[in-house]
Amino acid sequence: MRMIVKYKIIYEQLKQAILDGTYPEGHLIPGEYQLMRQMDVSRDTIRKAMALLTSSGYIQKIRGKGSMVIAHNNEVPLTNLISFKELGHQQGFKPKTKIVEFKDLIITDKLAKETGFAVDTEVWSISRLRFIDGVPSIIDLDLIRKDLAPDMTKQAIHESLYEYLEGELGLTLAYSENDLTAPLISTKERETLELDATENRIIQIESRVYLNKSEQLQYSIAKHRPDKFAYHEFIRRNNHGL
Amino acid sequence: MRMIVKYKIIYEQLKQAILDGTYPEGHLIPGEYQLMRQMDVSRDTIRKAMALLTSSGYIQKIRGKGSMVIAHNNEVPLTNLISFKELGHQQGFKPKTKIVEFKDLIITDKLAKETGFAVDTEVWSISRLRFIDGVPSIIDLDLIRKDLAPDMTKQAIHESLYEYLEGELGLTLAYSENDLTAPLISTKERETLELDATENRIIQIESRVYLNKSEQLQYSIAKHRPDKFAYHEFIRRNNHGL
DNA sequence: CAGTGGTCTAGACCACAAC
DNA sequence: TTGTGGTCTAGACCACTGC
Repeated sequence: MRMIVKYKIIYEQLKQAILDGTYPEGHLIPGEYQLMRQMDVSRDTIRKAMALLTSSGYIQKIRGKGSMVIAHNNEVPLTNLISFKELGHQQGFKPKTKIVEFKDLIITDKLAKETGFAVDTEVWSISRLRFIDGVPSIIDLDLIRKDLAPDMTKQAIHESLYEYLEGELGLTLAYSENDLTAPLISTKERETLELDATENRIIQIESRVYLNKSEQLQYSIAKHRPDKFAYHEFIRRNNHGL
Repeated sequence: MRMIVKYKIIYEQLKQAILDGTYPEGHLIPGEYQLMRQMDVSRDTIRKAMALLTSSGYIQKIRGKGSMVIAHNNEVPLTNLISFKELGHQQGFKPKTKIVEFKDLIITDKLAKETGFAVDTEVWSISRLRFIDGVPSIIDLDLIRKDLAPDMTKQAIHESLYEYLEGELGLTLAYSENDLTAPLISTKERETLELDATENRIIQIESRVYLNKSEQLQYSIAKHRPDKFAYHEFIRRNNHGL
């Protein structure tokens, strides 16, 4: 049902061509008019596809010249919805995940304030421990609206939560708000992450994810072992290619 | 010369109306057809303005209903190009800045690898120390292409580097790549940031900023006192309102 | 049903880069 | 001058929401 949209198809095609190396980094992709004739669509449709390539960090438009392919990092989605990159490990980086707890609960007054959910909302509660290089590196807690994702199974969670929500359930994630801080570590966290006494802080990422209708779908909090923490982000600072 | 563009003007108007409270959070702004007649422009122009509002995190479009105003955080730009927010201090948060060193230098082989600049590039080198609540909290080093920003003065730096580059020089920032890590602290850094012996790490943000023509303008590295570190980000996860 | 945003089209003119 | 991307227009049809 989704992806029957022309500009998204063209976007995927061009994206593939860039990843394949058909259009190498630093080179120009075909111009808008050329693609328009080639694909037999209107220029606006081509421009929409290009806007996606631009905001995804594949190309950079240059007026008068063309659209240049820029460096792209093979990002590894970790912590579900935050795009991560293990700096020391270029390829084949596959973290192991252990599900510590999987239950449902109802949001209390206290939790409501912390998570952003309304009181009495029913949510799934998923605690996970993630390993990098065999070392326990991330403590994850996810709360997810039960009515929006009723068929959550352990299986689905073991894979990518992100893919499950967008792929299987057909939910469209609209935006998220993330807060990064470095609070003091607790005794329990120190034990779980096998940290010695010289470490006194963890890197904490709190995240709230919203759907298209402006409803909150998820709250999550991830606590990272500082020596395994690496976060990469690509930020556009202009019109995203309008 | 800039801002003579219709959709940007409309964007600014609507943005102001949202900030003013004319369109409160959770409410719908006028529809596309209504704005189109009101402003006497084409629908496409309205949609472009709305796309900006969407990617800036002011509204969320909902098909069949309208465009809803969503919660917006008054972000404080710190570290020039990274958008910050002091979580504990809602309003009037104004950090003090001390310029430690200001000189020009030429990129060596070693620096080239680290910063992304080509060898022999001439850059400004600016070392700063930033204070939050009177506490030295961030050590900043910025390297900026000298040929692109030749008239850099101490004055300009004391204010906002960001505003200087975009406003005065008319440069258009295209995108940036940021890497966050938590490396071990050095003795010198511990002294500068007045950290006691229980702290063993700093939060480090490396950033490379590129212009429209895909040229690198800036490299910067910021080292944060962990107890003063707070980073907030808004991330769109869909089409940005195409 | 009427109203909203989402997609697509065809055409025009402008601003900029390269030759 | 030619080709590129940037802006703007007017109109069409579709998909969804709410009454």
